[in-house]
Amino acid sequence: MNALRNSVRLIGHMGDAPKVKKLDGGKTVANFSIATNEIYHDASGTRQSETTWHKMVAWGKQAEVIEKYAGKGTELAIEGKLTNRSWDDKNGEKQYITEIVVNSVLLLDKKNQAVEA
Amino acid sequence: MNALRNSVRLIGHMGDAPKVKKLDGGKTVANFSIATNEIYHDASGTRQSETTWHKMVAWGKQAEVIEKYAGKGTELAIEGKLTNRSWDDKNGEKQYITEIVVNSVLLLDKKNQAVEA
Amino acid sequence: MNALRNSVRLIGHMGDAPKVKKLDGGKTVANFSIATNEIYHDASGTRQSETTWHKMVAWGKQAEVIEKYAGKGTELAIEGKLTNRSWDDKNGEKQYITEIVVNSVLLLDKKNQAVEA
Amino acid sequence: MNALRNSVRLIGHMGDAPKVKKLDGGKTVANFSIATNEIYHDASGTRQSETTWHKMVAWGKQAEVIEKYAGKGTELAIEGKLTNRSWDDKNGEKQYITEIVVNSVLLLDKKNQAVEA
DNA sequence: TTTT
DNA sequence: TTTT
Repeated sequence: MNALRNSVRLIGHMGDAPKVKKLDGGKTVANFSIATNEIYHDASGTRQSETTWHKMVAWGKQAEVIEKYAGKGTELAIEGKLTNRSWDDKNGEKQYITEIVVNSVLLLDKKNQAVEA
Repeated sequence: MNALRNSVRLIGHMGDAPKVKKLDGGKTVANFSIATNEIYHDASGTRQSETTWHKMVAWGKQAEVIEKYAGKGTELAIEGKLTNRSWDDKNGEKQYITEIVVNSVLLLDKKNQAVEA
Repeated sequence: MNALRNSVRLIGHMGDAPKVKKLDGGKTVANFSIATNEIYHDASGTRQSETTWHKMVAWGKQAEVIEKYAGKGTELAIEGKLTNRSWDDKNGEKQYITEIVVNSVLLLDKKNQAVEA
Repeated sequence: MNALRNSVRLIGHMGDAPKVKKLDGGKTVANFSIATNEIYHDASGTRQSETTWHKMVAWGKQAEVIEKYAGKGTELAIEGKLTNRSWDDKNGEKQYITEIVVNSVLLLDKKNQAVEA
C-alpha cells in the first residue's frame, strides 16, 4: 500500500497559524509549517539544537481539525506523504517545492488530547 | 529521540547510478534519487500511477553500500530524515531544496538480499 | 489518528502458507507468520542473524491479496497495529497472545511487484 | 538495516511506575507498560475507545531516562522492535510473551519536553 | 495499569 | 515561524 512506499512522521510545533481556504465544492485546505528540533552534542560536548521547517498541506477532515484546534506553537504528531510541486517564478525559472500531505494528525497539547483526525 | 521527531520511510527504485564523492578525510557521500509510485483508481475506475522523485544523501557506511550494490533501477527500502538546503542561483535568487539524509538502507533486489547498512 | 498511536512495520518472509477462512457474511480472514531477521556482529566480529516470528491477521481486501499472491517464503512489507487476545487453555490457565492486524501489504517478490493492498 | 525490518511506534501513557533493575556490570533495565487507545465510532455512531497494553523493555540510557523522568500516567512516544520470550510455567507448559525493546523515547508531558533518549 |  |  501507498503508506508503505512514501511515509513521513514528524513530531514538532506549528510555526504560525494555519492558512485555511474553503474550495469551491466545500473542501477545506490548510497550509502550515512545522518545526522539528534535532538535539545533538557538538565536538566540545555542548548540547546543540538544529531546526528543520516542514511545509504541510492538510485536506478535508484533517484541515478542519487543524483549523479548529491548532495554532502558533501547537505541538503535533503527523503522518503524511512527500510530494513535489513546481511553478515558474518572475524570472521564468522553474521553482520546486517539497510538501508533506497530511494523512493523520494528533494534537499533543494537554487541552487538546482528545482531538485527532 | 530524533528518529521520533523527523522520520521518512520510502520503498522505491533508484532513478540513476548514485553520484559518489570521497571527501577530504576519507568520508564517502552518495547522492541519488528514488522514485516512489502511488497507485490509485481514478473516477472512471482506471488504475493510475503517480511518481514522486525524492533526492537522497547518504554518508559513510550507507554511502558505501549504495556505491557498491545499488544502481539504476535498484529497489530500496530507506529510513532517513528530512533536511533543507539553500543556495543562490545565477539570478541571485535563493533556491531551496529538500533532501532526505539516509539513516538505514535495505536492498530489496534478490541478488542483494543480504546487504544492508 | 490511530496509525500514529500504534503502528508496526515489518519487512520479512512468510513462514508458511496463510490459513484463510471465509466468515459468514463473506469477509475473509488470513492468519500467517512473518520472520524478521536481525543482523548483528557478535563480540568476535562474526556476523550473526536472529529471527523473530510475528503472528499476523489480515482482514478483507488485505486477506484476499495474501491468499492469492503470497505463500511460504514470500517477502512482504507490512504496516499494522499490535493487538492482544486471551483464552483459557486445557489447564484452565489464561493464555495471552500478541498479534499484528495488517493495515497495508506490499509484496516484494519480483513476480508480484504490482500487487499490494 | 534492522530498523527497517522490525519497527514499532507507539504514542501512549505508562500504566504504572517502571520496574528498574541494575544488572551486574552496571547496566540498567526498565520494564513498564504503555496503553494505547484506539478511538472509533460504533454502528450507532457512538464514540468508542479500545485500549491495548504493550509490555516494554528499555536498556541503558533509555532505561535511565525512563527511571528519572517517567512514571504512572506519563505520556510517551516510543520507537522499538518486537521480540518474543518464553519460559515454562508451574504446570510445565511453555509460556510466550511479546515485548517491545525500546530504541528511542520521547517524553510528551510539558514539564519534560526537553528530555529524550 | 494509562489518558481524554 | 515553533518548542524546551
